[in-house]
Amino acid sequence: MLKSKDSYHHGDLRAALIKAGEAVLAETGVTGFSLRSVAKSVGVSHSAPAHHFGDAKGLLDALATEGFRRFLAAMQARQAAEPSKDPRQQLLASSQGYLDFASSSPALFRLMFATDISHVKSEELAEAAQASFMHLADGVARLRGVSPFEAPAAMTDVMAIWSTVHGFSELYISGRLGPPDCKPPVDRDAVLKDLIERAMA
Amino acid sequence: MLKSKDSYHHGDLRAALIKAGEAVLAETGVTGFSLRSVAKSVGVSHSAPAHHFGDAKGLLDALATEGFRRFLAAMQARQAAEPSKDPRQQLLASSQGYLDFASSSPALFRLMFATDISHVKSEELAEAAQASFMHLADGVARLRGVSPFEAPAAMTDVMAIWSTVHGFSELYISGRLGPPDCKPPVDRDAVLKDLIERAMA
DNA sequence: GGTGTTATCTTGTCATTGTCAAGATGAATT
DNA sequence: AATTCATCTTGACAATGACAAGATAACACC
Repeated sequence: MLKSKDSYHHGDLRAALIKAGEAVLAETGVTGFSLRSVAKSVGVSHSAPAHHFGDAKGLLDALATEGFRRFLAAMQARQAAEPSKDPRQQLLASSQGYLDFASSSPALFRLMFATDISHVKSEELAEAAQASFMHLADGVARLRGVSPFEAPAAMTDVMAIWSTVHGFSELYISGRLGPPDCKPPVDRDAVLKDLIERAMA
Repeated sequence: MLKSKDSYHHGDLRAALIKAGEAVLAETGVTGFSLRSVAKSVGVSHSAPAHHFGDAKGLLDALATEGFRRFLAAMQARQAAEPSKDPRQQLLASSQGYLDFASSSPALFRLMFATDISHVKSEELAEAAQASFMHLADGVARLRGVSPFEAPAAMTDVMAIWSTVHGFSELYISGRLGPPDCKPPVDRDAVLKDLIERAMA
């Protein structure tokens, strides 16, 4: 199925564009992102992406969707690596996976959370984002023994943990934690652990 | 000093461009933002902004700088309106001012925190951002009776409160708190109060 | 195997944009 | 009044997003 790059049909252009798009995004940020530069880096014509993604927003939506899937996977990976099955430890592991993803793919992370979710047109993107939220809600449900959708107090727990880990991740990848001459926390996981424990209290 | 709009010299073009730029930013977001559209909405030629701001990044930096000043003012205004001078209540008031600003100017708020602070070239912008951080650090210093720059535990408090209020603000303006069919918290200040109290614990 | 159909990709074009260069206007200074 | 300088305009160019039309190859069907 995969064709050589010099053939007329690429064979897996959609995946190649997403991969190249992520690289461009990481290098230049969303401001320097252009469909043509992505197309060029893959070696196809300037309007080849249109067939797969429609317009620029379509490719960015696809990138964000892929991002949310890897984001969820990062949280699950940290959970799986956590030996303790205690809900508190598992929730903490999820948070650390959250931060793992943000710090390893900051530009993608910013893209994923850059827009009002109610303005998102892509059904796939909305579902991928929703799945991430559900993962966190599940963690709180295990911690409190009740669904956040039925118990307002548990929903407050969700908002507390979600806000804390999200805010910390945003500020961490922006280098805003602490004065400018101060390096970011040496052990970010330890600081995050402290913060999440407060949020769970 | 102020000239009529039909004269050759605008008279206060810099301020007018910032005001119009903020309107364009609020309507279209940073993706739809263009120097020419801002210039057109003010009624000047397409390259008039260049003299005041250099390039597009220059105008966005100026907008972010202005944003940080109003951001700090919003926190101080809430503090002044808080009758109690208890450090806890004052810190809570600051946080609510933080959220006030984010929810009233979401596009500007996103712009202000969109980039890594270490990549910021504008000295004015860096200082304005730093002043906001110092305001929060001062609040924690009053709460703990010790400067966060001397006591690591107090710096952790700063990070906890900062992360919580920032994350809540980001998620709130993105409509991400709760499932899609669920309205944002009716009383956002009450929820934020709960969250900040956890962070201060 | 042959043929029509469809998906995929290319080329060409146009309006918009950011940036630069050169010039016009008017205010400030002397 | 003359000069200097800040401010704004006009014009140009390359890059970009978007669209239309065409070229190529995979595929379905007979």
